[in-house]
Amino acid sequence: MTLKELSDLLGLSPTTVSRALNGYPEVSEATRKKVAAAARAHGYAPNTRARALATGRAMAIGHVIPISAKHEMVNPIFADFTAGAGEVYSRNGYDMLMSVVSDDDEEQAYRSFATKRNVDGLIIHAPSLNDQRIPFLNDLGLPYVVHGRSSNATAPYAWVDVNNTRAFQRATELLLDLGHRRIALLNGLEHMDFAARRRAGYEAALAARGVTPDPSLMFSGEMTEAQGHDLTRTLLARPDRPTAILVSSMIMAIGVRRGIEELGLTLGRDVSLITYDDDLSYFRNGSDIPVYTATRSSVREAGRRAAQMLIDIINGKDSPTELLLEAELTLGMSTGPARRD
Amino acid sequence: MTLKELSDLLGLSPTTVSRALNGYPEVSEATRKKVAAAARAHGYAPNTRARALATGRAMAIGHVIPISAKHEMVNPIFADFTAGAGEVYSRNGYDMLMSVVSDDDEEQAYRSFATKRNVDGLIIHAPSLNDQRIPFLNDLGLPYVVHGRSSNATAPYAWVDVNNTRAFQRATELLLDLGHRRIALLNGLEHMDFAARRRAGYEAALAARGVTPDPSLMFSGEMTEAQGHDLTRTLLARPDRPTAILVSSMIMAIGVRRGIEELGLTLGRDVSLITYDDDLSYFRNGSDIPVYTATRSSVREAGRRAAQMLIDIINGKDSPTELLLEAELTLGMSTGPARRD
DNA sequence: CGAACTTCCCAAAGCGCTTTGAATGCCTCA
DNA sequence: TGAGGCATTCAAAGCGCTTTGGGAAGTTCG
Repeated sequence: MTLKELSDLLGLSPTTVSRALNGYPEVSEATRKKVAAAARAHGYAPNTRARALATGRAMAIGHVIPISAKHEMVNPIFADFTAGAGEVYSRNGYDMLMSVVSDDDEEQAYRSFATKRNVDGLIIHAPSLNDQRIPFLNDLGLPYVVHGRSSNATAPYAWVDVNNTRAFQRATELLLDLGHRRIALLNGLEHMDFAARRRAGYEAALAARGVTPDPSLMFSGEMTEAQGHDLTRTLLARPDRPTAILVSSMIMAIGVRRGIEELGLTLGRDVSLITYDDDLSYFRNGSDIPVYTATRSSVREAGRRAAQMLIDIINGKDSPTELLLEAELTLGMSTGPARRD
Repeated sequence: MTLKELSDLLGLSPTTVSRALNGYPEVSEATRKKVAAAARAHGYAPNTRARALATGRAMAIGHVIPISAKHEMVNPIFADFTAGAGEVYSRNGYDMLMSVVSDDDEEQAYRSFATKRNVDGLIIHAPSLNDQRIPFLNDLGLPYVVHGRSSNATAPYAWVDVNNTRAFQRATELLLDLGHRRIALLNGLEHMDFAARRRAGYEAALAARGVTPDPSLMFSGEMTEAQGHDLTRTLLARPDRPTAILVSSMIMAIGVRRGIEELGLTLGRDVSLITYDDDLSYFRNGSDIPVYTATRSSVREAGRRAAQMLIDIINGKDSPTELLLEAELTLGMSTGPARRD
């Protein structure tokens, strides 16, 4: 069913039918009602491609999903972020266009979005400290919102981020309050902006209490369960082993727990653990009492906010283009006072 | 840069330029070279929307991501499936259009894909035993491939699935071989086709050995970590507690492990566990020796195969439209002989 | 040498929609 | 009564591409 067919059926011109459906005022109420009824009856919906061509707007947002070429790893938080963003998109009539790309050809993917003109805007994931995509996209002239920040960026850009520094600072402070002094940090890859900020928060908290950060207690890498496990085993085998561990992801924390328990130790008593928790829908941190003490911020909510911000930008609204969300620190069963050895 | 601009630049007609770029034979090699060079130099790429309108093909595949309305849960395997499918799409010039939808309005989402004509085909996730989407889509006339099967479907349809029955049958047999008789099953929601098949495999294996399936040992629900933990605690509190547990997802298995260890028991010694493992990129089952004994099948590979099948269907190739993948049973550290109590 | 092909290129139509500019009919008011 | 205004509607152009149907050269061959 095309517009032409529908208008023939109604004995009206395509112009009038189009206007009736799109809510233009130059159409009588009676006609509008008739048109709307006929459209519903025949299940008419405008062909997106034709409309996009005519209006110059694709009504779609692009997401580029980079896959770590080395580890073939998909970012696990991506599904929940997507779900949040997707809610907002469908509420606003936008589609979501996804492009899966090995992280080497990421720039190519953006360029292709721009030249093929099949999206009205982009969401950028996982920015690094000095992310080249930002100047690149500023040149490209396609609106975008970054999920996260890029500390060394010089030009302004729109972003939604969590206060990673503060989250890790508070978590470290809590551990210090509990008497811990040897606190390990299992962080994400440090060229990632969020990881750098988390370490900064951790170091700031230590420094504020006069504890010198010990580089041999800090690690950064892919945030997998296996990695968490292996590092924990290594750490706990040391004579001067840490009494507490700060972890950058729930999935890694699960590996840490496994490592601890393999040694017959008890989480929260022998070793304390605080993890960052993205509040993933398939990995909720316990029901009543959280399993893990955690700094939590919903990545799904971040998805919603980023999507809304991008749509606002596309529509020329001048709402704020920077949004810093605070993570909450929830007390669970994985922390306790430092034990005297 | 439009085709018109490029052709003016070259002193050629849009027709010729279009043909040169699309590999039609009615164009001299010399011209083709010139055109290709100019296109590259000016970063020209055809406007997707215009091309789609002209050719009647959207060059995009739709995925509908249903979100469990009750639990606000995103299927965790979805990200990896997507990654696999996405690889194949980009290799073939297709985009992936994603629609996030609460599971009540899912049908509406398909209908809208069909009438708006912005995709050439669909991938259907998580079919139930008697999935209404199949007859619905057969009427709609949009090609689709189901990830999974729907046992009660009457009409034929294209699918890629894992042999869930056989996987769980083999896993159960292994546990029986190890001397286990009281084997619990923590399954997914049983209106889901995969869950029903897994239970069938489990029951068949028991029956073959003369063990009567005990309904009080079978559970079905959302496959979360918390659920795995809670059910395990309940199970192990029973006087006639099971000596082995069969679990439908890695994430649930992690909760099971937590439950076991909280009770001071040891996984693989006091209680055996076999889990289904979708080989998620962010949750690899150990590095050398797998942590869990598992029936494993890569959901990412399933994504690749489903995508390829769909593209073949769209292009009218008559390649097979049913694909049953076998899961491998890998021995890990979570199984051992049943202990005499 | 001229007919019959080839080879290479182009003009124009058309995909299904939106939007501009104009036309029609009716009403109001001096 | 006729100019001007308003409410409705429509014809046609245009979005950027592909594709059909020629057409003008250049080749081949009897």
